[in-house]
Amino acid sequence: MVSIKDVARVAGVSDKTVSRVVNGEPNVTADTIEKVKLAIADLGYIPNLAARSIRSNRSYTIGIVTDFISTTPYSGDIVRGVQDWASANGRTVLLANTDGDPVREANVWRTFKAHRLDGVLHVAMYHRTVAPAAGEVSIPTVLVNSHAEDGYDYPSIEPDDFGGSYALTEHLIALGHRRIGYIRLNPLLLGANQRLDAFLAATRAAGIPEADLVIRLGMEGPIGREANYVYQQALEILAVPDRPTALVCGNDEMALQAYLAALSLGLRVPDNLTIVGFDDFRTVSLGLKPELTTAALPYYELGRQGADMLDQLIQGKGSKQERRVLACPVVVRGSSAAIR
Amino acid sequence: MVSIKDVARVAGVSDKTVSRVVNGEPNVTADTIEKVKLAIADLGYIPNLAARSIRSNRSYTIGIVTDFISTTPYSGDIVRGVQDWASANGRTVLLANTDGDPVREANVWRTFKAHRLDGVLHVAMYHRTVAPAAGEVSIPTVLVNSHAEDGYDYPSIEPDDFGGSYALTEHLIALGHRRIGYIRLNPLLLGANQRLDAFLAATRAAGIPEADLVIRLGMEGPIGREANYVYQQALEILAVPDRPTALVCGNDEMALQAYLAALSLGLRVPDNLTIVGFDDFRTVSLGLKPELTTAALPYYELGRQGADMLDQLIQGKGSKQERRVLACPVVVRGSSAAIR
DNA sequence: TTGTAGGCGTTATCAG
DNA sequence: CTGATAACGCCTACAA
Repeated sequence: MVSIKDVARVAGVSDKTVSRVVNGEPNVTADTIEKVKLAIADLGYIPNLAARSIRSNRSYTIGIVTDFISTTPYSGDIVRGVQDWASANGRTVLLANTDGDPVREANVWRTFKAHRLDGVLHVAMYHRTVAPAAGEVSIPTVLVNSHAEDGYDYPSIEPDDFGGSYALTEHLIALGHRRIGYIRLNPLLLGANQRLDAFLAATRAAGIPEADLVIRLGMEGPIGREANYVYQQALEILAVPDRPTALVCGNDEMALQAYLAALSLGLRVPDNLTIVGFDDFRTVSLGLKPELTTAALPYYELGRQGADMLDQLIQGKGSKQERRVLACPVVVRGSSAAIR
Repeated sequence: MVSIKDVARVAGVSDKTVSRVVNGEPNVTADTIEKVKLAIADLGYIPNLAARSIRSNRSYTIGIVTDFISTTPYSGDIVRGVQDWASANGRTVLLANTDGDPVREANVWRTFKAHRLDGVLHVAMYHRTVAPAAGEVSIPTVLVNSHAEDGYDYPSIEPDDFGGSYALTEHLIALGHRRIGYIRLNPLLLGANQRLDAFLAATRAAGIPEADLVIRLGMEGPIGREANYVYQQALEILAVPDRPTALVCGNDEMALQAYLAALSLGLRVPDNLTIVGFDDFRTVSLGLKPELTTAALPYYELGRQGADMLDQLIQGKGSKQERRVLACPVVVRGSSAAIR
């Protein structure tokens, strides 16, 4: 590999001068810069970041730890957000996955320290509280899609499930719906409860009696291996004479099953039934016909802004108490319509 | 940060001896090892990989370059496969994304070289041929989910779209279907053509006249921004009296739309219509009711075995000519049934 | 404006 | 079996 010394020799200057040019330091003649740049181009010199890292104690690399990458289909969006930030700010991204296994998680932190990473984004693939391996973490860390359990002190960034669900429910109410069905996500998910709470709060605020609501559990059991009752529940909710005119699903994947159930009962969306989801998971929300009204999880922004928060933290500017919450805007598409 | 010297001092040995212990080199007394390990644990010493990398010219880190991460929902599986390999083999994974932009791609290679990566997995998020930036690539590279264009010399690993589609078609034929509809993927995708070719080959081999087949284009236009006609096409194919008894979809997402079209016409799957997809994209294939018969893309294995091939290459064992192809096994679920 | 000396944390080499 | 010394590529500090 060509090193700074090779460049120095070819350019006829000292290695320190090359270093100056490479790092854009002042006090070098335009002439010298020219010579050096020529030599660099000639030799195809690329600075060795490892060497730089030893001296400066900074790696210009940040890590992403995920628990269940790819199990959640949108996970990629968070990662992409981080990458776009990194690529725009001259950082590199190291990726590690724990599969939710504490042993692997410990190893990941070891590796990250061995690489002397500047900071770490701890990304939860479903919205929840976390307690990163206590003593382990001596690297600046930001929690993404989660917030710290009580007693832990990490800045975090997460989606506003409550706000999104509230707005979505208001949308339905504005369309005239009062008899509304609701299929819940796995209660183990933080978002599941926030979404249901918001739904209840919004209907209550609109004066809709609880008796007009049909609330069912769509899935339960350990995350990733849960039992799924959504299709059956949707059939049951819809197969009665005074069925709801709108059906709210815990997320878009549930909405898919609701569509199938509704169609198989001969119902048309949105003419006979309004269906809404949550997440704006494109494969589903745009794949369904009519396309799905839903609240959009800001995954990309979670990643991008999370990286930015981390950078602040690394520079000693950020606050460990910051808890940023991003809106989940309602995206109105064809699956919701005014009641007849 | 605690360094090898601190450990040496505490253990009362030289730093080289510590190095020996850390790297499991021979010729150290059990006694000395004991002492050193104690000191390491005491101080919480973690070797600095950057320093190691300077000396040994190896980073023990591999890179993944992707073109469109997260645009394809299964992308995560490839990455997970690589990570599992890496974590089992003491390597770290650096991730970069080009968004299909040649400028960003060039930057990524620069960064990878700056990090002195041992090797790179060049992952295409849809199956195709690629020509990695010619002169740029001086790092051992394996192409994943793609193979090199003529004239380029990279080992590659990709799915057997043809074989999967052939087997899937045979499955339908074995169930007695002869009038079969087919909705094509975007012809720009390598897999699209291989899948169609296999479908045609299998039907021909079974003696099914072309007149019994209804082949339609489901989408076209630039990848990522294509026009999607699938729903409409499915409606048209199915709305005629002598409609096909089975419908083959280019992938699972298309199958989703086919389901919706079929159900809205009052058809039942699989009683009145058999539908099959391709990919085994779980969100869809397991989300549909009945669940979808499909051919499974071996994404996880693509990543895992790709990483292994790369390791061979790094060690100078692998061949640049290797083109590994992985089977796409047919997964039979409820959406396909014998003709009545 | 430029160069020299030295050191970062590690490993290779070779002597003890 | 163990240790001293040099070297990897770069940057800090200081001198010229």
